[in-house]
Amino acid sequence: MCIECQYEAVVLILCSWEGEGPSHSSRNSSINHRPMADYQVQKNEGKTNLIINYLPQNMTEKELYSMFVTIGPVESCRVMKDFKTGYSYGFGFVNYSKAEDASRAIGTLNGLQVQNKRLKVSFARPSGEEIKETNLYVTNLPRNITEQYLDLLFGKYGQIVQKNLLKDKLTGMPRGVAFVRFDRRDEAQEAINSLNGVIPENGTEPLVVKIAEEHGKQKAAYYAGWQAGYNQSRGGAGSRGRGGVGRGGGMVRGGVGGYSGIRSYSGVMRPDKSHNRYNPIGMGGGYNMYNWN
DNA sequence: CTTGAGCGG
Repeated sequence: MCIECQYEAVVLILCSWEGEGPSHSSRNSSINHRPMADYQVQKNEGKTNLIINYLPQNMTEKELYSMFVTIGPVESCRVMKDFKTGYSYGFGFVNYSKAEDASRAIGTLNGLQVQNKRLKVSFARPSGEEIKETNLYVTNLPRNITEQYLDLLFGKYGQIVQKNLLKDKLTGMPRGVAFVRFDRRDEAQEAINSLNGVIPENGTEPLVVKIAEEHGKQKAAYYAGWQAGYNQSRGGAGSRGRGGVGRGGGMVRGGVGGYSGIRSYSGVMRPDKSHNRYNPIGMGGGYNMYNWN
């Protein structure tokens, strides 16, 4: 709560905003309570900050930086990863010093093939509720579903940003399951309202349309190769069940094979190569203007 | 059986 302007929401906006300008406490009291988007437009924010999607799993912040700094000076650079395991979520942010470089980066780096991925480079938006929960999980789609039909079905409720028809891994046949990502939350919600429970023209079952769960972040630990579920509540000898690491080739570099000397720790551990012991993984720092080597 | 990844600090 702000003693000066008495507006909690505004305090959050103004004080969490990283950048130049007068500090909040030094503002005069004639401060305007504008919505954030407006505020950022005035400060030319949002024109320098990019979100990079579809990063290869192994790409580090340093690599991301060296790729994007070829366009121009980079203010900051970050790969989003699991806090404990350091496992990359496959997307990140690059904030340029100059807006012109940001747009040039989109022009030259968007779609670039890097290893097994094609980067998607676009302007990041100020984080907020409007862009959360935009990803839909759809089941009971007709078996003969096509991407075009998905567009027909969902496109009228908003801008589809990404879609993915799941197919059976063995037969390649459509599973009747899809992910549809909208640009904004209200669009996704409208699609749910209008389509959930509805039987499409060429289908027989009512569609199930809901917000996709975000459990990919829990999966990160699994795929990273640590045995995440030791269940060592009390009474000792808590290793039970299958660790289930890396079924189907999930083991990624850095994976720990069968460590069993479990003592008393909570959280995920990683090997510390220099000391040959296990340490909890710290927070990822990210690269900023004054810190890269 | 909810995809290897679309909004943090």
